[in-house]
Amino acid sequence: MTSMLSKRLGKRSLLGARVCAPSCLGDRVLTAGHVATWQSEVAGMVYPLSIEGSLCKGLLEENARSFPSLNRFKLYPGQKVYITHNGCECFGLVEQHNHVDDEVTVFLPVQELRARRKMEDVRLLEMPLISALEYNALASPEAALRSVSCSIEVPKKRSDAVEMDEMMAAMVLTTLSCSPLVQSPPCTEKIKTPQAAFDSWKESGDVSDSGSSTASGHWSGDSGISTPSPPYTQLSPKYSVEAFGSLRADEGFDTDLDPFLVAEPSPRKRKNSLKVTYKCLWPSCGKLLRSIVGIKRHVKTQHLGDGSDSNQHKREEDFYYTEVQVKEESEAEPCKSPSVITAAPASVIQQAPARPKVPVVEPLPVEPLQPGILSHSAPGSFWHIHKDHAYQALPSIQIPVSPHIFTSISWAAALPPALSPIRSRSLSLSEQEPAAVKSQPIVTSPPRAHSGTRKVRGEAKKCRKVYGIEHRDQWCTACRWKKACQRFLD
DNA sequence: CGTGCCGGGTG
DNA sequence: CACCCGGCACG
Repeated sequence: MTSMLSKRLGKRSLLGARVCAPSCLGDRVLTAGHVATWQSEVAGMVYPLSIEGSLCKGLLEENARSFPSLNRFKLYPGQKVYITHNGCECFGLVEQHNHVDDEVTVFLPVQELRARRKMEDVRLLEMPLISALEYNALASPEAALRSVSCSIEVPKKRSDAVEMDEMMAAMVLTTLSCSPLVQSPPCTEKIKTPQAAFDSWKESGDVSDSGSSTASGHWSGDSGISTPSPPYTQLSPKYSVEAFGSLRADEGFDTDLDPFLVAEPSPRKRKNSLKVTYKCLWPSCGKLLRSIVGIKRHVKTQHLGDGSDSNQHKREEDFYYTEVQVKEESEAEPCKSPSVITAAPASVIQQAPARPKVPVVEPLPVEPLQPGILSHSAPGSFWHIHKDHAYQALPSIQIPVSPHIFTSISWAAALPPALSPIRSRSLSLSEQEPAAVKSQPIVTSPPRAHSGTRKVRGEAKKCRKVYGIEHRDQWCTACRWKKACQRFLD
């Protein structure tokens, strides 16, 4: 029983899961906490929530599960939130929450700009800051649990002086490297002086605490966001008014705790004064333009053929450019690639599975500017984590970006098609993709003709090989279901 | 024979 | 849908 329980724990249990919840201390006061224990009840599972060391109200399982999502919540104007902008965790104030399309207009004071985000891309807490220590801890779910709990309890004991120091430290850390879970490009925002940073932090610190004097709990809670957490999907209406969460958790720890996954994103490099440019990804083109409009026009006219094309073309240009950030001084020579960061989709797919525990830090792939609809697949938006099921998520990659997302870089498209596992795979599997037909003349005998419909066995290691049957719970979902492995694509 | 995964089943 | 598994093909 116990062993069974612990087995299941990794996958489903909320134990230790970090949540953001209405505090018992007052209305609309959000506090970071974690699920301390659960107990069965006739009505279902109840998750008493341990927040700031004290116990908060219990939650019905379904509510608890969906707790952290902001879906279906109404954000009120002025509410402080975090979004990922240019790959950076940015603090912002809600200007408007449009419930119809479930989008939130957020004003980013630091960047002095306004951004629209899908509700699901808005967080009430900052993304976790994963230190090396925690990183190691993440290798084992249990350890992760511990670290999570610890990080939550710290705040209530510390003195103001300590608090200050930790905040500073956190700020420094934050400035040096953002959460590895957020694959992100250098931030456009300038690195501030510590004091300034602290100030702005302080300001944002109030965000989820609504100015409560017990606010100190907020930031330490940030550090342990990755927990072996259950799937968080949607909020049940019951708590929708008060219970917010920012956790982007996912379908079981096999993904978000997966050493591979943690290793993939590498710490963000910050550089001062970066300029955003848009680069044409058309083979052997690489034209750089300053504006989205420009690059779109370029792609459309130069590569896609101008004609007032079908809807498909209308969106297709999105796939052929990417945002790059060019260091200001080298801007004259944008081709100097060291400072050019492009979306590197491949990293999302497990490309280097051979060394699970080695936190190799590689040049950072960047998330698309506006995660938008692609957010499910965008590295920075917890693609795996949000929806572990690459197996299921796969098709969505080809879904055209919705019209109102103006910057959408398909990271799958950022690679040459042949190099993109997702693309090539889906091409070979899917019925017909017009673009493919266009670019690849139909040959009399299809490549796959040699044997039936069955997919050729891949060379790559699979979850079973890597983790072994005893760690089946760490396999990718597809493997668990005896489907084609999506973690170690061929 | 082990493994990958398709196709089909269950709740 | 999410999840499981029989059974087949491949190496």
